Amino acid sequence: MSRREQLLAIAATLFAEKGFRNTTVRDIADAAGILSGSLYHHFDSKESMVDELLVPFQDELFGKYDAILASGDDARTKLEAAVRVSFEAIDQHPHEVAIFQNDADHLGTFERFGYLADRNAQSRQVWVSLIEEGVRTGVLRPDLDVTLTYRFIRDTVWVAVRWYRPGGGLSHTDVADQYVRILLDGIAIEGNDHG
Amino acid sequence: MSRREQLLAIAATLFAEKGFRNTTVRDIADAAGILSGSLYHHFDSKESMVDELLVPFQDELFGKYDAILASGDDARTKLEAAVRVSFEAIDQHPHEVAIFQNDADHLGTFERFGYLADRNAQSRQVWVSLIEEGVRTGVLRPDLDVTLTYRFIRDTVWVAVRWYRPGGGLSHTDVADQYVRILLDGIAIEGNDHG
DNA sequence: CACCCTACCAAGCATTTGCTTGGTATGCTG
DNA sequence: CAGCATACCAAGCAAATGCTTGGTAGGGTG
Repeated sequence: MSRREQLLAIAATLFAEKGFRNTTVRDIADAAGILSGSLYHHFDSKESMVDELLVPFQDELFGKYDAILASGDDARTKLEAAVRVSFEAIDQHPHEVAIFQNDADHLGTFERFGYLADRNAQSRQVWVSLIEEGVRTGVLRPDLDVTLTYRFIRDTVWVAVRWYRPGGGLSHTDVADQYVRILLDGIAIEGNDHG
Repeated sequence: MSRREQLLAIAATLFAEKGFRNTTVRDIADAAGILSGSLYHHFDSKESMVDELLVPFQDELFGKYDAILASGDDARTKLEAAVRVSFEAIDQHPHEVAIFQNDADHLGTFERFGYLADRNAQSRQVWVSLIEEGVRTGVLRPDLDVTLTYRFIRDTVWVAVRWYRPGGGLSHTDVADQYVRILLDGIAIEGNDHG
C-alpha cells in the first residue's frame, strides 16, 4: 500500500465520519502524522481526494448492477441479487457509501461532481426497471406504487451504512437475508391481511 | 409571527437544506435581509437557534408516542399509529426532522445537546417495545430479529424526509398507507413464499 | 418633550480554512 | 559520487467563520 493510498484511506475514514465539508485538511494531516501542506505533495486538492474515492467505487458497483440486469434470471431473483450486492458494497466500502449518502447533494452542486447526479439517475433506473419487471411478470403485487417502492428499497438498503459495521456480529449476508425477507414478505404473520 | 420567529424559521430552512455546520450566520442574516451581527440581538448563539428548534419539536413528537403506548389498542394498531404519527411529523415539521436526522450525531458531541442521545434511546424503546409486543401477541412473525426490525422501521420512516415535500402530490397519509402495507405484508404477491 | 424598547448597522477581532511557496532529508540509480 | 525522485517541514496568505462592541433610527409611553 503506497503512502498515497494510506493517506486516501485516512481521508476516507474522516470524510465518512464527519462529512466532507466538516473534515479539514489539517484533520487528515494530523491523523497521518504530517503537516497539512504536505498533503499537497500527494494530491491536487481536497476535492481530488473524494473524487478518487468515489469514482472507482461507483464503477465497480454499477458494473455489478449491470451484470445482474444482463443475467437471464427472473425479476425476484434479480431484485434479491441487487439488494445483496448493495449490502456487500456497504460491507466492503463503508466509507465510500457513507460519503456518497451524506455528501452527494452538496458535492453535486460543483461541476466537477456532475457525474454524481448521473449515477443517481442510473441507480433509479436499475431499481425501477426491476420493480416494473416484477409487477409485469406477476411476482410483485400489481398495486405497488413503483416510485414509492423504489424509494423505499433504496433508502432502506443504503441507510444501513449508518449502523452496519463490517466485522461485527452480523455479516452483510445475514443482514441482506433479513432485509430481503421483510421487503418481500413483510413483518406481519402470513395470511393476516388487514388491508 | 414575531421577528424572532421569522428568523428562526429562516434558520430552520437553511439548517435543513445545508446542515447546521455548513450554514453560516451570514447565510441566515442574508436570507433575512440583515447583517450577521444583528442576529445576536435576537439569539445568544447559532447553537441556541437549533436548540429552540429541536426541543419543542421533540416534546410534541414524544408526547404523541406516549399517548399511543398508553392506548389500549393491539400491537399492530399501535405500530401503525406510530408510523403514521412519524410521517405526520415529517409533514408538519420537515426542517426539524431533517436537522435531527442529519446533525444529531455532530451536535450530540456537545454537552448542551446531550438530550439528543436520550431522545434517541427513548425512540428505540418505543419501537422495540411495540415490535416485542407484536411478536408476543402473535401478530408479527416470531422469527423476526427485533433489533434489525427496529432499525429497518426507524430508517425507512425517517429517511423519507429526504424526498417527501409537504403540499406535493402525495399526502403524508398516502405515503404512510403504502409504507405500512409494505412493512407489514411485503412487496411480493401473497402466498408466493420462497423462504 | 424625555425616556426607553426594539431592531438594526458598521466595523472589526480572533480563529479556522484550503492552499502555496521555498526549502530539506533520505534513499535509489546510473 | 552525481542526479533525481519521494516525502516531508516551516511559514504564511487570503478568505471565511462565529461573535462582540458601540452606535443609530423609529415608535410607543409617561
